[in-house]
Amino acid sequence: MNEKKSFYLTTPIYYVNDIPHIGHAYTTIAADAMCRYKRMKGFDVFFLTGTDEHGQKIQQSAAAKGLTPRELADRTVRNFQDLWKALNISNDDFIRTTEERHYKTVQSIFKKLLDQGDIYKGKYEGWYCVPCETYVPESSMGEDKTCPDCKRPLQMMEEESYFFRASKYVGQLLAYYEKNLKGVMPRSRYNEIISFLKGGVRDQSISRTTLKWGIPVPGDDAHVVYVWFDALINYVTACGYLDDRKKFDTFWPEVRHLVGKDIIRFHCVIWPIMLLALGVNPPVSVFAHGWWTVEGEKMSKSKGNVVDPFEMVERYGADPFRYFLLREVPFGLDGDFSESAVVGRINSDLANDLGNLLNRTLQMIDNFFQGSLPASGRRGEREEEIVQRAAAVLAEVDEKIEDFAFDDALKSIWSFISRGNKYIDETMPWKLAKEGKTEELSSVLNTLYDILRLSAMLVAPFIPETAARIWEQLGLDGEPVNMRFDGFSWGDRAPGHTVKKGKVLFPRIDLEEWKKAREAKAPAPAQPASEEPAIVHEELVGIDSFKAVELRVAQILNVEEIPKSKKLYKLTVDLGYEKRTIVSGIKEFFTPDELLHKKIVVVVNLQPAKLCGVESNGMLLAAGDGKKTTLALLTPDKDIPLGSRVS
RNA sequence: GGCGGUGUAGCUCAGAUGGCUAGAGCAUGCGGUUCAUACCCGCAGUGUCACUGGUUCGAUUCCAGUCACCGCCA
Repeated sequence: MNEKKSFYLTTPIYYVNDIPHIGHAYTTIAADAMCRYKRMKGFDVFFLTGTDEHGQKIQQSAAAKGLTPRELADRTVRNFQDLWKALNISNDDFIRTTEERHYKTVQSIFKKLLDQGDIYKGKYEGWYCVPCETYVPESSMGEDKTCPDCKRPLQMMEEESYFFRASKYVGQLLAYYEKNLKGVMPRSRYNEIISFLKGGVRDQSISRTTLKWGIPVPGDDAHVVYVWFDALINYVTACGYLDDRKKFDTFWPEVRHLVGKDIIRFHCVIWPIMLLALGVNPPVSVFAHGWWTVEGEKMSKSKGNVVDPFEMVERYGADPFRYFLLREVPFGLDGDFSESAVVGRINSDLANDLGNLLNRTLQMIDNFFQGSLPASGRRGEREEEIVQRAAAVLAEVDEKIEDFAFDDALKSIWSFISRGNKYIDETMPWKLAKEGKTEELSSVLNTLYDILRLSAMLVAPFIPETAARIWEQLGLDGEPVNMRFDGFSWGDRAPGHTVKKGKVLFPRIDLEEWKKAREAKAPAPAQPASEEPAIVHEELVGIDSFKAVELRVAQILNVEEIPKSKKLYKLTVDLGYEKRTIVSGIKEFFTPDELLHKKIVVVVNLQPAKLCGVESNGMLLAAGDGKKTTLALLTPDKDIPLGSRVS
């Protein structure tokens, strides 16, 4: 039988109405590194992430867009799924709270708790903040009854509600935590939760009659399960609570949750109590990580300084972004994100230390042995010390990872990489080559090769793409992320094995140029906090798909109204080599005079179509703000012959 | 207001049940080296270890108080 130890890790499920930002990326990247590491340690891993799709806000913003909540969710969930793809996230499942498996699980749990008397019907009244979907206690209300979080006015509400008897289990949970010092991490959060629990916990309202978009309470359709109660249950849904007992028994006893520090109350108080009520063990650990500020300031939509992870990946690459987030700051503390710090990490850690070690080693194997790995020979004192060092690093990394101390784990790994660079200086292989000490030389290069081979494995959980590139340049098959740490042994590569020196791993970023490029981009004025709309990204396309669209510069020669249409103009455009007619829906935004003689960009190879009885041969490009309040034509920024291709 | 935490090199932080010259990384200066991505290696630093008192042969580390900042709660 398979005796692998199991390991289950979750991220929070992200609210599908949000635009993914650095905070979402942070949690998920950390979870990914952890899971990849555990797989390489031989664990049977289940790694879950997903989206939270119910609630007032979704209902409202869907209504504003003329969509059903479900349609909105189907569109915006892609923002997250695309990001995880771009960041190389290796999740095993992706749960959406709108899935049938989840409805069934939530309803079944609700019914069970109702039947056993842990859920009862009562009445709830209080001051309610609609956008935040929470009742606000009078003591923390702002002046003139506003929400302390969003500052908007509160409404007095009274409704019938189901309550969860949380108060009953507080003692049991305290006892659990007293025995499990890592039940909440880091330690400061643990203390917070304990002192909170000692103050007692009220029964929790867990249903709403004021909204429709949620999971109906079984047997009482007037009520919908409150989003938080619904959302937390995702962790057991995906683990097979209802339909896969074997999976549940395998993974649930090893469950760990990663959360932002804002939601620990739910995860460390309400959720474990729900589990106790169900007769299921509370999480092994809930780890609350810190927040990122940006250039020393709190990140907020109104400041317009929200870090877009897609942009960071595009600018610096997924691996450097991953590396930075995990290395820069202890996982439990707040940290500051700045691009200059990212560049610093890239240059000093990734380029100088790791990249250059690979480069110089492979160069020497090329120079002195024509790219063929020399034999290992007898280990000297130095080599023995390095082998021992490696064992110590493996042990230390394991210990640090266990405590979610990714920064310390990486420091330890880099101390090993530095040892490699120092080893080159100590042995001076070029000198050995000149003096004809071939045996010693081959031993040194063989050792260096193995330092790199082990380093690739060590960094693989954190920067998987880079690890794979190192692996390839070392001429190895497979991928380091699929290797096992306990399968590594020194000097077991057959001599004569060919290395394939390739492109530099991380080109150094020239600070002067970087600054210039940055200043050129800088004057992006802080965009005012636009409430809406959530950006919806299209699927990624290859360059070929883009090239298939033929764009050319044209000039508008004539504008005619189409009497039957409020929106359409019939335009005659000159492509230089031909003139053609296109019909365009821009009448609401421009008068004919505004358009005449404008140089624009036209899609030339669009299938012809008849609009209001007029055949259109192409379309022009314009940018809209999504609210249909304004439209801007795309025009070339300097004079260029008509018919020029846009690419 | 209550509970808890933090305050150490220019920057980010480690650290000691109290005792040899208080540490790391980055940044700075100098030296070495040339296999390498002007990279790597070595050396050098600077610190009233927040402030004031107390315990002690001895405290930056323990205790009390003060100030500053942070977290949770009310």
